[in-house]
Amino acid sequence: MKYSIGQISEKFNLTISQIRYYDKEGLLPNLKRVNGVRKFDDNDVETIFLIECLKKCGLQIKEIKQFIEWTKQGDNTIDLRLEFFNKQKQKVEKEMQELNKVLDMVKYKCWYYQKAKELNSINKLEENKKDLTPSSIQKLYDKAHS
Amino acid sequence: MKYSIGQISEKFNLTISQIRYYDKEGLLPNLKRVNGVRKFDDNDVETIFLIECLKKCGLQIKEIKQFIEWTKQGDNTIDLRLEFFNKQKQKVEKEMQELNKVLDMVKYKCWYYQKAKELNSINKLEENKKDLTPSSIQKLYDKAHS
DNA sequence: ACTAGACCTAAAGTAAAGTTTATGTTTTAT
DNA sequence: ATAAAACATAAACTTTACTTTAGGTCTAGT
Repeated sequence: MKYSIGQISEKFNLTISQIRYYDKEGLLPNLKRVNGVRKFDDNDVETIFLIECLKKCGLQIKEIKQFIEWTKQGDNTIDLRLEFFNKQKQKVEKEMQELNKVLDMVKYKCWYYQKAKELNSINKLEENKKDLTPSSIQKLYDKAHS
Repeated sequence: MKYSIGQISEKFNLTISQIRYYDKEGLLPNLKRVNGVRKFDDNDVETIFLIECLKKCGLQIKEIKQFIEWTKQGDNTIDLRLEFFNKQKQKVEKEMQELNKVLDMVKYKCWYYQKAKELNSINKLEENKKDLTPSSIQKLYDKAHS
């Protein structure tokens, strides 16, 4: 199955110029063309999926390009690629821990402003904060700051 | 307790120029100065903690500034601020789901290159992929693509 | 009193990741 | 055959979040 750049754009929710930019940066090394027009096959689709994945890992385009270069170089870069993904795994796991703390803080703030809304006053909340804060909510705050 | 910009820089692992930039952008509205030199109190520290938190939520500086403006305007923005944090909560929860998928993909790739390393060949792995892939690993791949 | 180190500002510069623009070609539907 | 829609390129432009630079001022220790 072959796709046009417009179809890929819809499939992945990327702009057409983004896809052209990735191509220009060398992230789609096997992309074929017919009369100058890009034709994406399932392999290219999988590559774009991987690019999206690595972007969500927080990698820069040039770092993704480095990985793509390794795939082009064949079996003698297998070790590098394994190491690369082991590192990403660690990074993402750490990132998720971090996001969990952020979420605790956000949940605390949701409680805080909900309570402020009920009291119709930040001051009243602040004055009686100790009494008004359930320990389950205090825990969120403490975890976020740990 | 009062802190210098250098101490804050260390505490939060931010560069001094980053902190000055946040101040310039209006993110630290209550920051005091003595002879032009910034002095951070516990309130400012908590604000910086919040800024860091909101940056990790994926917010831009100007969006964070908007929130800070609301805090300056007092009780009549409580509703806006509650809505703001409820939205952040949704966003972060969605982001964590997304990251979970990313992690599944990364774990799959770790397995993939570990196996390729054992076989010393991407081709051999690809040829016998169906037989070589345990269902637990296949699940990771499928979940990542779902 | 002096000096090193920490602090200050304003303005210019930078990197990343695209977007926009201007112009031209290809494809598709009638 | 033609016209609209989709595609192409190169080059300039944009945004965000800083960093760097240049030239001063403040503070702390001797």
